[in-house]
Amino acid sequence: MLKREGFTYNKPHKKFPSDAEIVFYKSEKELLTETFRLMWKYPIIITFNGDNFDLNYMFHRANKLKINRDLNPIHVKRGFGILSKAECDLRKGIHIDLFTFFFNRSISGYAFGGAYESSSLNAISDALLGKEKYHHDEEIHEMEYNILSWYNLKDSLLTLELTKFNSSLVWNLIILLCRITKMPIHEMVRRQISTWIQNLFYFEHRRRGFLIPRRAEISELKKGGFKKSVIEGKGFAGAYVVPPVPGIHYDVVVMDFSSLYPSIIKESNLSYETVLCPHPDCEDNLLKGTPYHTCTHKMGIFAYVVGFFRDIRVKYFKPKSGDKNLSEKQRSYYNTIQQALKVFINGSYGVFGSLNFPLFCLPVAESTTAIGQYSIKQTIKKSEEIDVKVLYGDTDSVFLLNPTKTQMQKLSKWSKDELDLDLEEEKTYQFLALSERKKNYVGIYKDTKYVDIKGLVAKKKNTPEFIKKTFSDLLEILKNVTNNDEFSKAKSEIIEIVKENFRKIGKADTFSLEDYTINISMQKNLKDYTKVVPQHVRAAMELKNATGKEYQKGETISFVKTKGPIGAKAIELAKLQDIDPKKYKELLKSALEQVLDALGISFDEIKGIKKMDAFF
DNA sequence: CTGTTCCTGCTTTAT
DNA sequence: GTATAAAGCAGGAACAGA
Repeated sequence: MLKREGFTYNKPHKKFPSDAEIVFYKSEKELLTETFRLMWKYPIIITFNGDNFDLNYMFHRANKLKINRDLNPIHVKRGFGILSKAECDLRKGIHIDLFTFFFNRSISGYAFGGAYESSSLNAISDALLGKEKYHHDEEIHEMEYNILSWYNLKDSLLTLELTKFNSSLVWNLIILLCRITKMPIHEMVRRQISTWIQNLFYFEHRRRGFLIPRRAEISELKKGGFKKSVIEGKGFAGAYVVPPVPGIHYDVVVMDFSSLYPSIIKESNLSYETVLCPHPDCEDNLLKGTPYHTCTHKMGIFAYVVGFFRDIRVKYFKPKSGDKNLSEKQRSYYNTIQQALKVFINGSYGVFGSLNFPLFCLPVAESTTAIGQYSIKQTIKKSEEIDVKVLYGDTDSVFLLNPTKTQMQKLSKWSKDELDLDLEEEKTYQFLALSERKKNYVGIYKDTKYVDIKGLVAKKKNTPEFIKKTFSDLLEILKNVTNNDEFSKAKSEIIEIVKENFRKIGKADTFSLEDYTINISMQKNLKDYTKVVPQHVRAAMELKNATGKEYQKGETISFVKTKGPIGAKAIELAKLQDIDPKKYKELLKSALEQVLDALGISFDEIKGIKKMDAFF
């Protein structure tokens, strides 16, 4: 039994480490002073809380509690106040906010392959460590102190472990990215990929003794704009999507160009200074699919850096990462380097195509995608010449109907010779259902039987769970289909499932409130919806009026569709009887139509359609 | 007045 | 504050026919 300053403390939480000790301080001031003492002592402080919240808060409280300024290890650079996102760092030592690092889209997407869905400590720990935060049912302010201290300690342990796991992968990655970008840790972890690449390129200019051009100097000299984007308001035309051949297909091989855009940038010598260069003798060196030419005298700085990164990754670091002669630790380190390089290789096109990038050059961005379009279109042409049917393709891929090994080799060789691009076999579908819709299909891998769903409504996170369930039931049946006979058999089972689920909507003891829940994120704050107010925003507004809880930009609101003028109700307020069955039947119908379309089943074909119509 | 078509805004995905 | 292409829903304006 521990006793301190009026708190009775029965026993440490059962998971509390035996060598750890809980210390109670007399006051917040005493606690903060002790925390500051420790912060001065350690060279690196790692936290997990966005917007420097921890440092901001401590700085703010220290002022309030009149702690001697000399004792405060925190330096606030810009802004003041805990809600103002003031920028903080340490007067001595380095502060790393892991949240900002993991939240970075390039880190989550390229370095961790989208392993975690949200950037919360719980989601990331779960995905990368297989561990979760301490689960609690009670509110934090209601927790007993022994539980609360374990909760806090567990958070700290997870944060530390996130930097140490897998031979310190994250820590190594941070140091590598700093070395590549020539940025200090504090800056690097807080900036996005555009700043990383900008800094890297400025360094390369200085190293060569080049003047760094101003944005206007590039844009005035090289105007571009030869082809408009198909979407209004976009800066330039993007990729080509092959119109799909609707229907059921068996044994479909997908071949794709490995890192298409970086390869194009390197092979076509694309850079702001080489595209539309002033040399008269370069004017004949036209870029395929564009009205532009590129330089034959010098290698462009974009092409050089992107090409160099791509080459050392593919030819040196990737093979090293799998070299059995090296120790586990060495391989893992090479793998980290390889992943760090991937961040820059994959991010380069997006940055070069961004109007905000200081070295933005429209003809470079256009050429990258136009050469991509040219490449995929030529590949389709070539495939047809050697009698391989192309069923679909998107940006850098072609879906080939049952090609022979020889045909595939022929196509690969042709691509290398004619386009300077590596076209490789990626995967084979034993079964592929295409509809008329682009970016929408269901395929089943030949080897692993993995069901690959792309684009379908049933996969989207804003689709209610009961529709997803109906869908997965349907897919279970499709899994074993390898030919048309089996398909006809599957068809009647599918029709049964569809009918069954329609009957269940709105009936008692079938689906729960959670099954009907729709999750939609708010891309703006409530007050910024001025043109139209979508249903999820109306639900959020109603919730704010009723309970005071306000959803912020970027947060996801959960609601159900209801009868009445608002048409939606936040899950916090909703009851099962509030739902509008009619709307949900329409949702299920349109979601299923997408896949039934591809399977060649029309909705009328489903027996009892007359009966179902009665529900509408 | 009523039902349909078209357009715009918004969200989410594919690459 | 890395890109464009494309889908689909919701809601309202425009339109057609009574």
